[in-house]
Amino acid sequence: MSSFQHVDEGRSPADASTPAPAPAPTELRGRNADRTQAEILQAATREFAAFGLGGARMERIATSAGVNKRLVYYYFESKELLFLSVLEEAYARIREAEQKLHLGDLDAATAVRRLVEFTWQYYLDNPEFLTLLNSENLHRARHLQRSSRIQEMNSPLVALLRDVVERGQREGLFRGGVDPVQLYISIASLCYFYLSNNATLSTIFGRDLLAPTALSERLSHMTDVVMGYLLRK
Amino acid sequence: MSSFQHVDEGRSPADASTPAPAPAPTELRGRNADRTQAEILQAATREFAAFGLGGARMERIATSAGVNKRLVYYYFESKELLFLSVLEEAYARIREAEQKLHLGDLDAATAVRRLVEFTWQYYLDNPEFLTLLNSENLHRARHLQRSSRIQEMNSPLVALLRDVVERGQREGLFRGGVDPVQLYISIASLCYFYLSNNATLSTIFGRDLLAPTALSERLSHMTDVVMGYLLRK
Amino acid sequence: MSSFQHVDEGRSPADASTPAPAPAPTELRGRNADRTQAEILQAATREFAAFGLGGARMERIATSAGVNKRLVYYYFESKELLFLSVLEEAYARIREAEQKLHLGDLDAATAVRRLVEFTWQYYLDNPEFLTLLNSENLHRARHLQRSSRIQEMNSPLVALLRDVVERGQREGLFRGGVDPVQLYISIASLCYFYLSNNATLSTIFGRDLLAPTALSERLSHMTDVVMGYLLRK
Amino acid sequence: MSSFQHVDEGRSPADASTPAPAPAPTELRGRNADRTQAEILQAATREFAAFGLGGARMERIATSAGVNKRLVYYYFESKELLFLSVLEEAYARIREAEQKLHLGDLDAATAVRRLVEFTWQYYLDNPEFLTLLNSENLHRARHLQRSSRIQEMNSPLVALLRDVVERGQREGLFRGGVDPVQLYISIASLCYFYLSNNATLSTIFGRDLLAPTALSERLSHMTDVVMGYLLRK
DNA sequence: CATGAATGAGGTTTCATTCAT
DNA sequence: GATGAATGAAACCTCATTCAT
Repeated sequence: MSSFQHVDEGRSPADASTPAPAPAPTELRGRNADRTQAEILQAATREFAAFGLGGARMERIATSAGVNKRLVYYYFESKELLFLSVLEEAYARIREAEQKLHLGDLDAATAVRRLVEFTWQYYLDNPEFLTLLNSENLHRARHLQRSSRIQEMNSPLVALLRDVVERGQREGLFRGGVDPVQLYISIASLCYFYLSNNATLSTIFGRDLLAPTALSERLSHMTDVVMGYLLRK
Repeated sequence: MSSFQHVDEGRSPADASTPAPAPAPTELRGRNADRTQAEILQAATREFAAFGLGGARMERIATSAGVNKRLVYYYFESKELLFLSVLEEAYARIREAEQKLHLGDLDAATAVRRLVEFTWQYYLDNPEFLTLLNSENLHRARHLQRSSRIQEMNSPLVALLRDVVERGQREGLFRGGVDPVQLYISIASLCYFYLSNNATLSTIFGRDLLAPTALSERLSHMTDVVMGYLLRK
Repeated sequence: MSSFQHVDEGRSPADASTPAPAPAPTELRGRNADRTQAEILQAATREFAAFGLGGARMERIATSAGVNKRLVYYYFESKELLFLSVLEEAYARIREAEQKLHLGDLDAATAVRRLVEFTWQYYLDNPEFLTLLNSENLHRARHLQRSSRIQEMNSPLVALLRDVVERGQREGLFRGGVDPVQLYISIASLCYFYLSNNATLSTIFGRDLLAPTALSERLSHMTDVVMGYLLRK
Repeated sequence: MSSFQHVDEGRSPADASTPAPAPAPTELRGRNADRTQAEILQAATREFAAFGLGGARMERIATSAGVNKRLVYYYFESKELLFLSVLEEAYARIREAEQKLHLGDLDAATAVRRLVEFTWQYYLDNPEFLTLLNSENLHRARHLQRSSRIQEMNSPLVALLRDVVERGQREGLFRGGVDPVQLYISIASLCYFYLSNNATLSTIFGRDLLAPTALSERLSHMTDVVMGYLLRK
């Protein structure tokens, strides 16, 4: 799941050729509800990330999870609800990882640099997150809007960032008038767009943007951009 | 047939719907081929933007263009080639609009500010551009890679931006070590992500990011970010 | 297991929902088998009546009976055998109710009038009976034909009616040549069709056939028809 | 289609064994819209009559009509709309046949007798009509209620019958207070129920109600019932 | 007695595309 | 240049039923 590989959104007779990832066998699963659900979710994440909501195939998800197709419906009711579960899981994971940064324990400037690095590395390591979000945005967040957990999952992040910004400002380090939400969106923007749109960008600029040196140059550039904005002149 | 004969060549985008003066009919029953193709392309752009490549329906495209489904195939051969034509058109339009900015005639700082404003406004006015790119990226730029026109369409932009950056540096205004491609990608990032991911962002932050004041705040924030990075301290 | 052990045996229909006195538990964990079976049958009757045999869902029956789906199979083996049990129950109930009319104790004309009224009211009060019969007829009585109890359940009715008719004839009141089976079928016809086909009839005639006045007019009309036929001129 | 044969309403894995009627080949149909639609309708009528709405299989309908399954959707959009078309056709046919009786040209008593005979014979010859109606009633006339044609198709019948009744009354032949709609429903009842419920009736009474003598006895009985009611004593 | 987990078969519907005119 | 008729493949989803406890 670590490579930027996707195919289709919607049905197209010709695209069934991608070999499905081998079913995770681990230990001959059976009659273990939690385990089975987790495996379905994993498989679904891979599938939705690779093909989008419309392009994903319930059949492939089931096979890849090593279960009967019917069982996917037994636990998740429909493709759309499965997709929502996948989205919620994906958000839960990144927010959880962010929590572990303990940004509140770092000084303001370091905290922001750390967040930029983390965001960049997280997107690099979990490219499925970007694709899932793109799919959900194509559908105007229709699924997330039905989620009760999603807002509460994200509010701690904003609170944390607000704290960091205020500390930086009290120390006379950061400029005034910084909206933490805008700041977060900008950090995400710089990382997200580069990776999510890497395929078209590499093509139109004729330059491999995923080459190792390109990646480290990007991180350094983004840090410069963010800190250049935040730090007082 | 893989590349589309632009019906609006030399005419302003706004009058695409004005009935073109009838060309001398080649045959007695001759309808208007160019006109029909343009209408199909318009309809296809709307459809692909709204539903993605896989989600788009040839049927709807035909209906929306007011032609028979068979005719779409007659002119564009397949859904995928139609999609490529749509993409090429979309790139052609934005690059053409950028050319008209005449950034080369402005002083460096103004040129960059102008580019940020333009990019922001263009994305706002042409949201289909974002969705089309997202779709193409889901497909790993599979279609654009087959296009012969796409790189040459984008190189003038990079050249132009390189010129602007160098002028700013020579004047001692801009910092050193600025890669024009990185800069362009960052500007695009800031505008693109906010709008393309607006649906999920608005949902998780519980805040309407498309409200008029939100939009103008975003533009001002982005300009601060870009100029904060570029301008020497 | 193909025939159902009647839980209400010897008890009045109205107290079927009253908790039966707990029978001596055969095992420590023993629940109440009869009670559970009765609840399944009730739920199944509702379900089959509402959706027909094919449209009925074992899942819904189980849920509605408050038991596990597997238990339905434990007691009734299959959907078809469950349906047969439901049918047998339904016939048993109406024939039992007819017995209670004691038509043999009434004079012939009154007995017939009473039977018309009863049939009408019974169909009105137990619409599920009509739907169940329709379903079974769609299946050409495939299930009932396997029932051993069904004919014996219905023969007393014919005998009774034959007796009534003969009494009426001996008294010089009724016309000659009356086949009691034909008579019974006609009485049932007049009541059944009006109610069973009420939905289409109301629609094609644009008239609410279930309105209270419509109902009482129908009863009076049917009585006129039946007595008009029977009574000597 | 002239025998009372039906199987299922709803899905049941085991019932696909009935051999589908051979596709009507006539003259190697192809590219004839009207003809194709008519053949689909015919096949659908057979299928819905034999298996009910839920039990009918689109696959079988297509095969039986000698067309591709997709084409059925091309012309009729969905199973439910196809079912509605079938119903409308069925009503159109019986009402048309009734028109041809020219009851207005007969004297009142003869007209009623003729109507009883006709109804009886029509139901005998077109048993699918009864099954279709039963299915539609199971669905509470959900489909017919969306039909714009259905009421107007049926009103001439009522008008005609009203005329007949009034003529009979003016001649002093018929009793007073006869509602033509009630009368029509009663005539239909007597014929319909006997045939529609023949399977269960034959089973519970242990008597073949479709035997030729049984049929003619029934007609004679029904005529007696209807005329016994109408004619003044 | 009672249950949650799991399944194979098959149903309706959708879609890109081609045929015949 | 333009079109309505027709199709094969496959997708989502449903259902009665069985397995294992």
